[in-house]
Amino acid sequence: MEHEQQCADRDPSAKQRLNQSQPSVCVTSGRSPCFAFKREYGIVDAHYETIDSLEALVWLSTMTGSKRITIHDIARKAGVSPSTVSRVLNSTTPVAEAKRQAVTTAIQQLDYRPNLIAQGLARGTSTIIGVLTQDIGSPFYGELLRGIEYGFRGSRYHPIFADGNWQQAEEYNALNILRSRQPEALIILGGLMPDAEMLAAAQEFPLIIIGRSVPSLEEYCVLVDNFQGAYRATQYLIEMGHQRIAHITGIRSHQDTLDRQAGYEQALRDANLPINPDLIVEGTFQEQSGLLAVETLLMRANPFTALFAANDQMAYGARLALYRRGIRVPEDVSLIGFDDLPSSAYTTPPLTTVRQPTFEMGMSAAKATLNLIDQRPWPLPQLTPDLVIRESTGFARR
Amino acid sequence: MEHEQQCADRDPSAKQRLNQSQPSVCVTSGRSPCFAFKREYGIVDAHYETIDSLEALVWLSTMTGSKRITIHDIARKAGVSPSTVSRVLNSTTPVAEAKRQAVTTAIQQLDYRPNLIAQGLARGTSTIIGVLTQDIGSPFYGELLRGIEYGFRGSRYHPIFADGNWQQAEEYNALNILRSRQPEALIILGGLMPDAEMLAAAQEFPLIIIGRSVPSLEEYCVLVDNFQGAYRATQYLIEMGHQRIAHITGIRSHQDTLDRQAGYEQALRDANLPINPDLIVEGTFQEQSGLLAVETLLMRANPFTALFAANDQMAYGARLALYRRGIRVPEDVSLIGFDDLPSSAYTTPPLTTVRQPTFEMGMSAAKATLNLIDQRPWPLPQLTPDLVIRESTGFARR
DNA sequence: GAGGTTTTTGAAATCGCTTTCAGAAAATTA
DNA sequence: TAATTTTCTGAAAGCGATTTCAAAAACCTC
Repeated sequence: MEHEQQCADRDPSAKQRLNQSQPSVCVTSGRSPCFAFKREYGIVDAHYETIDSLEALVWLSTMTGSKRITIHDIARKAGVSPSTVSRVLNSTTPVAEAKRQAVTTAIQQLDYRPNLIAQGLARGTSTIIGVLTQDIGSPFYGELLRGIEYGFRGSRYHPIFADGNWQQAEEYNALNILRSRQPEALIILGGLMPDAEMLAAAQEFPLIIIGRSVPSLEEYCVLVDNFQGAYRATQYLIEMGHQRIAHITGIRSHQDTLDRQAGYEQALRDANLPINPDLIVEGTFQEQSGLLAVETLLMRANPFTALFAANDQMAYGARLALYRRGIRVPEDVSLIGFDDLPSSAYTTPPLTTVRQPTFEMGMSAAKATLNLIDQRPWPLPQLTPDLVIRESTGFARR
Repeated sequence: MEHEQQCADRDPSAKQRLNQSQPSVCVTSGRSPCFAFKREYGIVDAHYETIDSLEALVWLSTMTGSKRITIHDIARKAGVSPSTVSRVLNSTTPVAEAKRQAVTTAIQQLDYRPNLIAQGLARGTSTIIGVLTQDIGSPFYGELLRGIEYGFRGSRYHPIFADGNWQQAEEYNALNILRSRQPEALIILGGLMPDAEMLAAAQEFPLIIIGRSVPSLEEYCVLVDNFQGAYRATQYLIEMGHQRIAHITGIRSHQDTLDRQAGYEQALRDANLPINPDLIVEGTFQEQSGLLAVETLLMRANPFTALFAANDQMAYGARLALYRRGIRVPEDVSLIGFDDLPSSAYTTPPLTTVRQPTFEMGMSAAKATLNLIDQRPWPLPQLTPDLVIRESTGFARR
């Protein structure tokens, strides 16, 4: 009734007509009848007086498609039982050719599409994969999601996303949202959740983790060796003759940050170069922090000829700060990032960076998830970070 | 049985044990029992001989959480009927305080979470909103998705995405995928689908359209005035003294492209400047095409002092092409984009561009959808494109 | 054509929750 | 205290599929 009320509110004259004799038109079964009603009313109205309530109702629903057709409708139309329809739908059991035909045509004529929700309940499978993200919208995650999306193409599974926003509370919340949708598996992208929680989640669902290594869950983790990537980047700078190499780290609480910094330091150590705390600044993985970091670095007046940012976004910010100060890249300072975002090939100059095969990571996570669900082995590819040498790096000024 | 088979395959000895006496352990109710089984088997095995089949089953499920607890479990534990549990859950009908308490504690103790699928079936509401995207992963869409995500926060609705990949066939497919999940409303982002299809979809679902204007569905469209944005951008360049302004268009088949080009041309016309086809090049909205476009432009040897790219990504590419040729921005050529992607503030130089309030668009689309579902008015904000003047534009060389 | 198999088929139970309906309990009134 | 109301509560009927089970049909064999 509330529906009726609200609906009528939008059109007082409709309300009157409604109250006259057909109070139920607006409350027909199915979804948002009012919405459809509102749009369709004019048409219905034309025939209003000539048809009786039930007919109007049926007709209205036909018109608006608001009455979902079910397996029973098909069964009736094809003159078989619902079970049989189900059988031709899923080809679980052979069905006599004649009936199968009848069913098939009925399905086409009525444009029937099984209700996945009902299916889910009956089969106990939701065909939903929960994906816990931290920042849909960031270019890095965007690629990952693309990969995941792609990996599920053609399967009957569908990913649904919930975002943790890099905040633990929201992350738990997101996880619960996903949980309540009865996903058949979970993909978790990084995040701040303690390892214990991850283990708990792994008890509950088949679980694949991207971009993070959880002890005793290693075989379910898709990641790139951050240490190695950072090591290579730094090593490359050293090979180019750089000795004073600054580093903008990510957020302290992320494992990535720690690993990348460790790689950076190890490369320095292996080259017998000092690790100078003055050349290390903490960032937040965002552009702005890269800019600020360079300001800080410059203020410290501790000269450097190369700069390794823990991700591309910060490298962008750093690049801008350098530009503002008239410091040329790569002539005065070599700049190197991490991730290889799609747009890094188009910065000026194009950014040398450590490539993470982001799309592939997402895709193979999806594939692995499918395997996991089906109890098959779930080989995860050996992904290595590649150094992509472009034009933001050069030989050190002698 | 198939499950049992597969499961056993992974561990032949388990298979034997299984066949001995507890053939049903692996086929318990609930989700992916085998998966849990696989991990837990060792433990179960230890107690294997000492407990009887049923106990083992129950215990196993407790351990692995594979047996979902239902409203009945709660009812039993609290000594009430399922109906009552449902009532306290949804507070649809008052329930005696004592019982309500009992139920609440039972819920907590068993960590019960209602099954949204069952709920959906019973209530006939999926609490799912289908979102048809064209390119999750692109920075522009990323922001939009963020906004949508945000707009649904706190509501009981959850967006699910399906991607059309800028291809009509895939778009239809994506729409069908969404359809089968029984969404309660649809949000469509742009796309190639003919208007007629959109109208059909609107019959079927409450529908909000982002970034595209569909005749007779205008009141459901969230968009920014592309014409006006482009006009302003061009006008600004003219005000800065530019007379020879090149334009990189988007894909011909997109309405955005047409509108932006129209705005560009109108501004020229209004300033009594000629529209020179030689200064107009078609792009694809991607970086690479911006780069190519500049090459083309330069080849045509028709000088220009300013360049308006139909989106930021192409502006990035253009910027790089210019850089390669040693053409300075903004000293030699002023560059202006469209969209104001998050990273456009960090290019070198920071890009002057026409800002689309992308996040807000997504958010208000989500809010509008919510209103639509609840039969309330769905005010859509009046969004105007703003010119964001940064450092890629300057006065024309005289 | 009887007897035995193998296929097909429909009825009915089920999935987990909501919701109607009618009876039970409690509260109110007389 | 009996008669009425009002408030709570449980049984049962869905929601739209799937799946088990047993009966019906069709097919073989001898």
